[in-house]
Amino acid sequence: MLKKERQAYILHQVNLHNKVLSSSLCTEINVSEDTIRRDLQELAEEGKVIKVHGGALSQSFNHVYYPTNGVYSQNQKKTIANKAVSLIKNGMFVLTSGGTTIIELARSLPPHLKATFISGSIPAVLEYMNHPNIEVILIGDRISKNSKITVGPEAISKIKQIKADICFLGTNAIDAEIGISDNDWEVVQLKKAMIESSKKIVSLTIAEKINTVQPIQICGLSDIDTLITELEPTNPLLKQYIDQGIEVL
Amino acid sequence: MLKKERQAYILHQVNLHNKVLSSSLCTEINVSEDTIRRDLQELAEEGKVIKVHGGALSQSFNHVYYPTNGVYSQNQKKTIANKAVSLIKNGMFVLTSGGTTIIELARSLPPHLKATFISGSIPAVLEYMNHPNIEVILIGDRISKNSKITVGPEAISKIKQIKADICFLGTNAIDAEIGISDNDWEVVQLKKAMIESSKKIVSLTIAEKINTVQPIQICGLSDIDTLITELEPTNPLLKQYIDQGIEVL
DNA sequence: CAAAAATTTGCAACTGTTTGCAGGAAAATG
DNA sequence: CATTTTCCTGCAAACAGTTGCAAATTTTTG
Repeated sequence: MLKKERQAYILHQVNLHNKVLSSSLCTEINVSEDTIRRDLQELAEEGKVIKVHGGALSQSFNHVYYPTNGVYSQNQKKTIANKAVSLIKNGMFVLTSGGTTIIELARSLPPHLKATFISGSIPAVLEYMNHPNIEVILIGDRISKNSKITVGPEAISKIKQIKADICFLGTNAIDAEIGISDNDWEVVQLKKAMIESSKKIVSLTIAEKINTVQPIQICGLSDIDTLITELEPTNPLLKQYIDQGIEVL
Repeated sequence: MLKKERQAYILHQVNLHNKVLSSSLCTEINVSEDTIRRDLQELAEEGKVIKVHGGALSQSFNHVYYPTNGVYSQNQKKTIANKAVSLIKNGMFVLTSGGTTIIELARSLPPHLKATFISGSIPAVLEYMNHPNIEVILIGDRISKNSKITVGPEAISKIKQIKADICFLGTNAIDAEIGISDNDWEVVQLKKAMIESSKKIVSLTIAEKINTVQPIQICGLSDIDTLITELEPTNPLLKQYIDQGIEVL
């Protein structure tokens, strides 16, 4: 790999994720950490990245608005949310999971949209409530404080009574072989129920979560209809999903 | 997580909430408290936060008074809330309605209290969630946007499945003859169910609502065990309630 | 085309940073 | 005033960065 090529790749990664670790770059492109460091140093001198101990941050880092839970990928999530919103039509029943991407979706709903949103996510429901034309159904049960959603058998049984038109899942890990997975048992149960209760399943996934796996499987890839990321659908990362018949936006 | 990244997150949290606790940050981002302290110290040296014992405050803290909702009756509600809190013991199941007085109650809960709170009020639940030892059960159903609580048959049927130790009702109208009344049909149905589902009924009422009547009756005076106002129990306004066997605090 | 020069890369020894931990001091709490 | 919580200090381990150097690669030049 040529030096210029490598630096272009690094720069792309930085802009995509807002940060890079020297250590992971060096295994990714199979050069020594010294080389990566020298590259980052050059890019920093050119003002293209901000060098920090352990890696580098994107220029926009300082301006990036932090959502409530410590992820700094707000802009990517806005992109995802806007694509997702385009799938929602007037009169639809929409089921949504929890997660910051879903909150971004809630904030991006056009004011004229008339639809019914069903969710157990407290922050999402707070956003839905601000919209004049949206009817909100809250799924009740015990509140899981760290994910800020209701979880438990009551929630699951309520979800199973529903047949929604579309379901948006904020996804923490997606893989072409394994499908969607997560690390929270209760969340997994809930999402499984949501998938059963919806005609169309849409996974909202930021690019860094693509081709990653978590301990507990939620569903296979074939259960998903649509995958939305902040990337262009032409991005090679997404090719295998398109090949498996997933609609990619 | 990179150091810079961590500090940016901390800074964001400080600006968002006007304060942070070292202890909660360290579980949130999963580093030792020493690291958090060092970060806060650095941010303080850069003048970005104000370091205090136990955490840090935002720069703007000096200008921001305690978040009042611009309600004149805030202090009266605080008084009521404090009296109400004294009735809650460890291990209790507590049912609460909606309303600003209940939110004040939620904010006044002592941090050591271990109890289970059941409510359909979104703002109240948000407050309960901040408490470390409180288990929160959310009653689900359609959200009524103006009262910010869940209303409807599902909510009522869930409440009827419960037998709580104590029930706190934020009351808009109380009268010695009529009892408690309200002007929102759905809220009335809900409160009726709550009264049926609790061993002890406590009405939280600011003094100006005493001896007033609203169109729809919730229950007679005999259904209430305790009446809490911001007044001294010796106040003559309250005499007739004491005479009818209501505990007045 | 081949030799020289310049650049790039990886390695190794060394230096600097970051982090968590153990203890004792200080502050807050009841 | 005793207990709990938070803070500070020094220290060691893990990690990241620097420097000099030599091998490999590319570019330049005779």
